[in-house]
Amino acid sequence: MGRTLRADARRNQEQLLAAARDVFTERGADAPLEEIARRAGLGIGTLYRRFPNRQALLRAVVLDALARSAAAAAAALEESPDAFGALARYMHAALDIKVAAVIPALMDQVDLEDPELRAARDQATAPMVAIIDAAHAEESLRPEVTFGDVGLMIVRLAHPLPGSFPADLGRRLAHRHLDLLLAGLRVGSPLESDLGDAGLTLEDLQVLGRTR
Amino acid sequence: MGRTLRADARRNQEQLLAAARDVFTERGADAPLEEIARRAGLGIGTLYRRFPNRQALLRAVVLDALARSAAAAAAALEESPDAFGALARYMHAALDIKVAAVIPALMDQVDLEDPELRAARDQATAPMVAIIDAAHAEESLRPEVTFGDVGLMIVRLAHPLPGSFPADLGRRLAHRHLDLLLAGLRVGSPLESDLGDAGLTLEDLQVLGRTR
DNA sequence: CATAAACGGAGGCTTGCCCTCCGGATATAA
DNA sequence: TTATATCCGGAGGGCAAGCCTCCGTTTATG
Repeated sequence: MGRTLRADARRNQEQLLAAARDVFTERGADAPLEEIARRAGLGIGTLYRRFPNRQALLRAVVLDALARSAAAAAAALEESPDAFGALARYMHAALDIKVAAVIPALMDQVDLEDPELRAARDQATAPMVAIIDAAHAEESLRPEVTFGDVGLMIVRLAHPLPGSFPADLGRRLAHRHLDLLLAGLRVGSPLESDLGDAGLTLEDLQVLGRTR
Repeated sequence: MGRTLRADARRNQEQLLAAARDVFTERGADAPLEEIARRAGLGIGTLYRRFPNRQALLRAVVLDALARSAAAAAAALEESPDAFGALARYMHAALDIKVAAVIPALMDQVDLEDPELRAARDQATAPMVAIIDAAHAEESLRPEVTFGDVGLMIVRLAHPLPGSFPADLGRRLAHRHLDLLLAGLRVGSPLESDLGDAGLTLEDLQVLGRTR
């Protein structure tokens, strides 16, 4: 059939996806596939059977990451009493999901004509935009702060630090730094100087920053 | 002799150093040396004559970066009326110098027994510590914020964003995000939740984070 | 227990990078 | 201007890493 995967096969596929997410996050989109297999505890042959080439694996990781991000944003929006709280909650979630670290590195290795991918992207960005708009409306989020700022800051924070910190320490540091950053995003926190004009919209981000 | 380098040779050496700083920043300590030579507009042979191996080049880049950082920190401390201003000024300078992006990736590829290197490191960290201490004393810098926080945040901000942004835009974004972050570092800016215990001291940083 | 499904990893192949070496170019002093 | 020490460039042999296929072995499942 192809419809029903054998139980072990399905389990392995998920392990591959998780390992790929980690490894791509750490080493970029051209990380060795053999390391992904190794980290998933599987042979390289298994990886290639499930994902016939790098492109396919990349695509699967991106789709998965976008879906998780969309869910996290929607949940944050729904379960937070105030919009700024939703923003904070979403950004923290995005760090743990490792969404942001994967997306950008992979975005330009992936076929943007692919309708499924476009749809996933749109479904992920919509609730983010909603959160940011709401926070602006609420006048809790500094008005100069754009979608691009939020997105790129997540990218920065999600990127692993160089050197070898214990894994959990790295994670805690990212959340800590995010908390400090969030304090600066609030209306009223004291800015040293004005922010200039580098704030990028969602559209800017989709147009700029593509490698090809 | 050995003392006097021919004029063109000296010029080329500096171009190599600058190119190395850029390339190591972008691609890490194992970046291809041939790209460094190419970007310096020189042949690979020239690079190898000046720096007999990767280690030597790395060492030169790190020494240079540490010296620049030390100078920037000292200048910031001296020329700013208040300590928080000095902190802000130093951090912005560190971004442009690309110090922070190079140091950590290189630190663990480099021989820490080398006394010249230890000295350079100490001379670079001392004025940073002075700035941070002064800002704490002034009660303008949030007391929980440590040396490790400042250092690692510079690392985060100095790291190039994925995708291809125009070079200058990337730079402006980093400074923009630093400004927002600085607002969050000020005493009094509204924190979402407490920061936990992941603040690293200078000593922590020197012990942890080394790969070998 | 039979067999379809899935696994693992050896190995041939390609690619990219390292680093040396030496013929040619260039600066500098006389 | 010329002689010569100094410096440059990049071709190329060698090596290591990663890609991906292929097939003998193992495992789930009815």
